Amino acid sequence: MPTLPNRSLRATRDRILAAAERLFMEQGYSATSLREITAKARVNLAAVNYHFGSKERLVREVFERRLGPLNAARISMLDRLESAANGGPLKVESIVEAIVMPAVQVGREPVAGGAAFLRLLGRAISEPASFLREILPAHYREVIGRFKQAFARALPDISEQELAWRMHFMFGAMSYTLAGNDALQLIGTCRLEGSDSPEAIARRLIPFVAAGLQAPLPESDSKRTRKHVGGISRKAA
Amino acid sequence: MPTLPNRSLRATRDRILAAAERLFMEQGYSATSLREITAKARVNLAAVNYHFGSKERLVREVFERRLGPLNAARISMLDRLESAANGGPLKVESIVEAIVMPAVQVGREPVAGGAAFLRLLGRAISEPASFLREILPAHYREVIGRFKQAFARALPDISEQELAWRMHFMFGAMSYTLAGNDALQLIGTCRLEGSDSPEAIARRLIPFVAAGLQAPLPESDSKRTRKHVGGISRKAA
DNA sequence: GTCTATACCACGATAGAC
DNA sequence: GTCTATCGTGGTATAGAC
Repeated sequence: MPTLPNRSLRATRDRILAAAERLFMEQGYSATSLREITAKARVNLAAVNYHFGSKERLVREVFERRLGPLNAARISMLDRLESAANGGPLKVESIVEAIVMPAVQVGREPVAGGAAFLRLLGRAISEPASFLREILPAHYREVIGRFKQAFARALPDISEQELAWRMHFMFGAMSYTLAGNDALQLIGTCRLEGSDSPEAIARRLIPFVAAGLQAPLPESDSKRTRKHVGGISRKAA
Repeated sequence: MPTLPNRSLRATRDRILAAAERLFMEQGYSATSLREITAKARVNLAAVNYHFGSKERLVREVFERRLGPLNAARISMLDRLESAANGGPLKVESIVEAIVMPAVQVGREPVAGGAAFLRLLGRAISEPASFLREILPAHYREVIGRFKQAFARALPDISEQELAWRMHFMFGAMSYTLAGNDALQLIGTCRLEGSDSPEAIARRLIPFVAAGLQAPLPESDSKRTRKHVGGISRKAA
């Protein structure tokens, strides 16, 4: 840190971050202009380039500022579960909780970024901007590794590849839920949005995902045909 | 339709559609310029405005051209299942199949739009562009209604609101899978992309979703009895 | 070191010539 | 039907004020 700025100082940088977070959330990355951001933040256009260098590095910082604490909370929650279990496998549902609940917490704390960041995060995952697809995996790597390990112990009959896919589906359901609510009211008959608190949604999401992770295996998972499908046999095409 | 064009005629319109579909898929809507589209289609910049009126109406047509047939196939597959069941409830897994498999088929036929449209569709659902959030529900309304009814009969113990949320999660897992593969290789340890055919992925996805839909209900589906947060403490068995 | 004014080129869109 | 000229706006770069 160099010399302190004299007056309205740090405010500029943070105001830009806050305005960008909100506008990216509302409109997406490409559709949001720096002019909008700087107008909302009430700073000069060139301030973005001075403080961040480019629009790309700005959005980068928007994510890094929030994702670190969120994923740290997830890992520490998993740590507590594992030490409480004394080396034994965890309940699948508990592991899922350790992924979902910290996000719910972030959504509740306005000072921590609030719902804006969650929706931004949910949307970012399907945004085609290349640097996002580069930046997010870097931040998620550790979390994924830890949780994959936990799931593997909790679900010993599932091959590594099948588990990878199921975690993929899990992230899909989660991201869509975070991003969504207003994204599509496809299911229209009930008003989904607003009618449920984030906690209530999480309480619906967690059993869904946990059941999916524990689903009976498809017919043949590689070679080891554990053919004990209790459920539905597929139709011959 | 006015007078027939004399020469390379219809080609222009279709070439624009094809180029736009591909570029929107690769880069998203806002990030794709009309100049890129017209360059790839080898037509003049103004041709887009002549044939479609605006960028917005172009993307609109890109969707409408594909979504109609896809959703029609889903409904006709559901029709067949229901008439085969003679009024009885269907297996949850069969209903899910009727949603997933037509999409897999579209992905296989290059002439029907191929994988490009599927990925575009998966991404579009989380795109914040307002007209997309207006156009997609219109196309999905009928499908959603029919399938919601089928699920409701197959899952009589689940409240309407809970079902709506579970279908929401289902679409999340599906969209993410369609959009994804390359979107995030979060689960990195295994190469997900390419290692599995669309059919193989569908065979993993369907049991996951079906199990989620049939998951045991959360503690109380309506009233809530509980304490919360600060930590982990639900169900410290 | 922090911020502003301003200039630059590419983009989306359109009107009007051909 | 097609193309060119043009307008307003986007991201970015820089020069210089405090």
